Amino acid sequence: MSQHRHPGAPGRAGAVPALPDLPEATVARLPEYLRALHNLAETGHETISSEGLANAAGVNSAKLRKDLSHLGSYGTRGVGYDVGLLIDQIEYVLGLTQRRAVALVGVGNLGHALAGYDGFVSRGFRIAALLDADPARVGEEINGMTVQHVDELPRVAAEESIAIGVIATPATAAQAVADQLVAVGVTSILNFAPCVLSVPDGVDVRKVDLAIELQILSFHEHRKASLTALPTTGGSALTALPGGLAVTESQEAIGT
Amino acid sequence: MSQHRHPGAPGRAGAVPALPDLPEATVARLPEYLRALHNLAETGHETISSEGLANAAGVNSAKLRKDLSHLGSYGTRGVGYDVGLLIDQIEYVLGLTQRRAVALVGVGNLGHALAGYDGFVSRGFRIAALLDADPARVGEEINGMTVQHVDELPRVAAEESIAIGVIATPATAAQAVADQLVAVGVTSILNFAPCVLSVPDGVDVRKVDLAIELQILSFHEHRKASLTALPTTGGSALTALPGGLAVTESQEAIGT
DNA sequence: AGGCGCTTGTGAAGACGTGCACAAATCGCG
DNA sequence: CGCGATTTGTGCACGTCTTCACAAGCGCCT
Ligand SMILES: NC(=O)c1ccc[n+]([C@@H]2O[C@H](COP(=O)([O-])OP(=O)(O)OC[C@H]3O[C@@H](n4cnc5c(N)ncnc54)[C@H](O)[C@@H]3O)[C@@H](O)[C@H]2O)c1
Ligand SMILES: NC(=O)c1ccc[n+]([C@@H]2O[C@H](COP(=O)([O-])OP(=O)(O)OC[C@H]3O[C@@H](n4cnc5c(N)ncnc54)[C@H](O)[C@@H]3O)[C@@H](O)[C@H]2O)c1
Repeated sequence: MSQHRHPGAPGRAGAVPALPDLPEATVARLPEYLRALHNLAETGHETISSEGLANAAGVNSAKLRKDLSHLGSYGTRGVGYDVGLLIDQIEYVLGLTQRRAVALVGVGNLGHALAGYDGFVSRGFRIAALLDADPARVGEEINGMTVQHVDELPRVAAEESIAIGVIATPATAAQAVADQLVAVGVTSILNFAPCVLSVPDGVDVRKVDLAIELQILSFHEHRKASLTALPTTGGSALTALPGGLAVTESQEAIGT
Repeated sequence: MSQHRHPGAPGRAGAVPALPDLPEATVARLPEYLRALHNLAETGHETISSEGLANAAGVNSAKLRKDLSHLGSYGTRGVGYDVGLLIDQIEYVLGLTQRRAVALVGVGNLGHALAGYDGFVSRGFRIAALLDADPARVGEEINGMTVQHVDELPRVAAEESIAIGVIATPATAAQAVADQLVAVGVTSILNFAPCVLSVPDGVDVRKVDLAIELQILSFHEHRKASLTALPTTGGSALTALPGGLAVTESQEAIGT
C-alpha cells in the first residue's frame, strides 16, 4: 500500500518529510522516548542503542526499534541512534516544532496546580489562557496570568490560536465547556472531569481520571490477595505450594 | 430473581465467587461502566440495556457485553442488566468492597489538589496519610489531615494498612519514594512524576503524565493539519489556507 | 582489505482486542 | 399457550500490537 520511501527521502530532514501514519500505540510511546532522550542528551550521550533507550523508557527494545522504524531509518547499525537527530525527528512528528497554545478552563483546586505546572512550558506547550465561570475567580493572577471569564473564550481564541483545550471543571459543566471549545474551533481536548464527552468527528478527546487509575490498581491488589488465598480449585487437596514455586512472581508483603 | 450462578463457573454458593482473570482491556473499562452505572442509579434506572449502558460509558455495545460476560451472566435477555446487581458485581471484582487506604507522598502543588479531591472518597478510597520531605510542609493541615514527614512512612504503614501509594514528588525524588513505598509493603503505585520507576515483580505501577497526553493530542493536531494541506501526492501548490477556521475531516475521538 | 563484533530494521508468528451477526433466552400480550 | 419483540451472550473473522529471531549493514581493528 503505502510505498515506503527510501532512507534518502525526497525532502531533506528538517524540511517537510511527509508524515507517515503511525500506529496509535506507537504514538502513545513516542513522548516517553522523547523524555528519555532529553534526559540522555542532558547527561552527555550523543548516541544511544535501542537497548539503552528502551531501558531508559521502560520498554522492550524490539518494540522500540519497530516504533522508530515507522519514522524512517534514523539509526546506524553497529552504533545506535543519534540522540539529537532522534529528538528532532520525534518532535517534528509530534508536531512540537511549534509551541502549541493551551486554554485551561476551570481554575479550581486542580486547575491551580495545572496552571503552575512547569511541565507545560518545558515540554512544548504554552498556557495561552486561564478561564473560569466563577466571577469571584476572574481577575485572580496565577503565575503571571490573569484568570478571565469563560465567556471571553471566543475573543481569546481569535487572538491566540488555541490548539488544545484542557477541562478542569466539575463533571456537570464539562460537556458545556467542551461544546464551547468546539464552537471556537478547538479540535483537541484533554478532560480531567470524570464523565464522557460527546464531540463531533474530527475532535480528539483524551481523558485523565484519577479514580479509574486507582480502581485498576485496586483490581490488581484484589487479585494478588486472592491468589495467595486460593491457590487451586481442582479436586486435589490444597497442597502447600506457597513455599516453592512462585519465586519468580509475586514477592508480596501483603501481610497485615 | 437474584439466582446467581453461571455455567461452568465453580462459583460456590456463598460470598466468594472465584474471580476470573479478566483481559487487561476489560479491567480498564470496568471503572467506566461503574461510573456510568452510578449515574444511572442516581437517576432512578433499575435496569439498563447494553446499548444504554454502552452509550453512557462511551463504548460500543458489543464490547460492553463481552466485557460483562467475563464476570458471569448477570444480564437478563430481553430486559437488560439490573443496575444495582451490576454495581455490586463490578465493585466486588475491582476489590472496592473494602475501602482501600492511600498514602499520598509529595504534598506540593499537585499534591494539594489531590489531597482535597473528593473523588478519592466517593469512589472507594480513603486518604490514610499525607507525607512530604520538606520540614516546612510537615504539620500543615489539609482537609482535616496533617502532613507528616516521609520518614514516618514505616510507622504509618504499620498503623494503617496502606494499599496504594501515590507519588506526587518531583521526578528526581520519585524512584527513592517508590523504593520506600515498596520497602513498607506497598504493591501498587500511582506515579505522577514524569519518569520511569523500576520496582520488583509483583508491584504494579501506573503513571499519569499530563505532558504525554498533550503531546499525543499535538500529534493528532499535526496530522489533521497536514491532511488538509496535502490531499494527494507531494506536488502541492500553494495551499490557500483560508483565514477562517478550517473545517477538518473525520478523525476519531478516542483516548487511552 | 577483510574479518569480526555489534546493532538496526523487519518478516513472520503469535497474542490480544474488536465488532459483526445471530442463536438462545426472556418478557409481555393476546 | 404460543408468538413476536427484545436483548443478551458468544462464535468467528478481522485488525492491531507484541515479540522473536535473524539477515543486512556499519565501524573498527588488524
Ligand atoms: N482535585 C483533584 O485532584 C482532581 C483530580 C482528578 C480529577 N479532578 C476533576 O477535575 C475537576 C476539577 O476538580 P477541582 O478539584 O479543581 O474542582 P473545583 O470545584 O475546585 O474547581 C472547579 C472550577 O471550575 C469552575 N467552573 C465551574 N463551572 C464552570 C464552567 N461552566 N466554565 C468554566 N469554569 C467553570 C469553578 O468555578 C471552579 O473554579 C473535577 O471534575 C474533578 O472531578 C480533580
Ligand atoms: N502540578 C501539576 O499540575 C502537575 C501535573 C502533572 C504532573 N506533575 C508532576 O507531579 C509532581 C509534583 O508536581 P508539583 O507541581 O506538585 O511539584 P512541587 O514541587 O510543588 O511539589 C513537590 C513536593 O514533593 C516534596 N518532596 C520532594 N522530595 C520528596 C521526597 N523525597 N519525599 C517526599 N516528598 C518530597 C516537596 O517537598 C514538595 O512539597 C512533579 O513530578 C510534576 O512533574 C505535576
